[in-house]
Amino acid sequence: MPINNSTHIANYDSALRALGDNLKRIRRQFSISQEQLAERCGLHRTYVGAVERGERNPSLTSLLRLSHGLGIPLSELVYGVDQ
Amino acid sequence: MPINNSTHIANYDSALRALGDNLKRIRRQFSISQEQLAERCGLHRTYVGAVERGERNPSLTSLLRLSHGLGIPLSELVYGVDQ
DNA sequence: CTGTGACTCATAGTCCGTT
DNA sequence: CAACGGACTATGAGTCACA
Repeated sequence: MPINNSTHIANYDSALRALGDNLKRIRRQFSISQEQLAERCGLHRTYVGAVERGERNPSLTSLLRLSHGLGIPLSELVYGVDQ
Repeated sequence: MPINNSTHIANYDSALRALGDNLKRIRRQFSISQEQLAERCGLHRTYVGAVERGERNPSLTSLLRLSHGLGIPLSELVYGVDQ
């Protein structure tokens, strides 16, 4: 991986887990299935599931697909709050 | 229940260009070089340059590295404004 | 200091399934 | 409906020499 200048480089796994938790929570608020969400986003069912489990590190375009598919801002997906 | 349909599932290239423009503008406001920014983020110089040119589609972790390196929220990088 | 093309390697993302 | 697996292709990560 990258060069690492010791400072604040750390917790990106937890960011991925947070993303997954937020995604799952918000999706459930809309009462839709992973499959329905995937269809709305133009992504695959199994991929959305993996993101919710924090197992994937989505690209910007995938993040935007998800936020558009849910009609929410990116910050709500990533940080859990609408900043 | 929100929205969606293929109408707004399109222009992700423009989102990548917007990201690059925002990144370059913000970096210049800090008066630092691509090289210095890259070092702060733990990324490679040429990679940061390619993102600024809209040639890369960074993952969430790369986006977080950049936003942390600059000390700004993700939304400012992606949308150009602190939402 | 930055842009570019090319490259390797890892993983994003899809698709077929079963539990 | 969701988790998970295996196999696969496309693309991102990360680097370099050089312009």
